[in-house]
Amino acid sequence: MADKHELRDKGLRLTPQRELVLAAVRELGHSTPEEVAEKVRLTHPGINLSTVYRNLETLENVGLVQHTHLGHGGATYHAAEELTHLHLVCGKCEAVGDAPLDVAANFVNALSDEYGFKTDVSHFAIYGTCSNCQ
Amino acid sequence: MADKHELRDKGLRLTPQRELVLAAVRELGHSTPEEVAEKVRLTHPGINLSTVYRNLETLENVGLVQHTHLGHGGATYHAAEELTHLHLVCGKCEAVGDAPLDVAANFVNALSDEYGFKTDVSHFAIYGTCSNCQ
DNA sequence: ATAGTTTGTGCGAATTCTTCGCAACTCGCA
DNA sequence: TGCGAGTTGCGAAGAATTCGCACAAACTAT
Repeated sequence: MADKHELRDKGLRLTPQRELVLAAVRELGHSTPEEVAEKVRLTHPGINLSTVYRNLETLENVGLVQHTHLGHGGATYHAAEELTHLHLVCGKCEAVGDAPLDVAANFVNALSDEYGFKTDVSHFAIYGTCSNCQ
Repeated sequence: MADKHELRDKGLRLTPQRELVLAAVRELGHSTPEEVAEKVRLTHPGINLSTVYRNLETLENVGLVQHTHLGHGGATYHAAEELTHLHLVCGKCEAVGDAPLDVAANFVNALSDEYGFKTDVSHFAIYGTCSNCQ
């Protein structure tokens, strides 16, 4: 398990719970802490929701996981490797679509050049109305 | 008070509380429900937080107010007239900067043309790192 | 392998933010 | 002026997330 280094290098331990949380995030794609907990409980029923929250935070600090705000309030998590697209959230049907990051390349560059602002387009969703709902 | 029509046309009333909430949102720029309540209480101490929440929602339905997700979870509100910029949120210093909507024009058009997705860029913040924090 | 140290886990309670239920109230129209 | 529907206040109910603590378990150095 290569992830072990990321953790151990910072004095953190690779516990079964932590492995399960990471595995769940990788399998689920976007998912809320609640969904991660549910997934993990399929094979390890005793895991506590607090533990999931704590591990998501820990894994995020280590850089194995990241979170995105899709709206409504709560954050959703996904594996860091998968962060190759931006999220298009439809305000009507609530669907979350994907689009490649390079659609935003010009936009990102403009903000960088004109305002010195380094944008992470995938951290927040892009809100609007999808093609099906217009 | 011209706002009266927007409300009355939908069978809604212009109560003192509602006027105060709207006035507060207009004066404050971006603000959380809590901040709106605080502002309103300066002149009308008895107003209830629930009332603020309900009125923000009502005013939003009528189109006088809109909300934006700046991150952390809660929404922030501002007058509809002021929605002429997008929000640049710095992940380090938490500062919220503004940029004119047209910086995003190409991006918005690209999403529209390529994905049929009609974007409202100002609904979600644009996340990144501001020039001061790099 | 084993003991010891330190981090992690489970559990329940505490917080924070937002929504609800309901009785009393009042805005707007006749 | 009076009626009826939309509103308000208040307290309670919810949902989501965080905390405190005692116990358990992972890694390190024997």
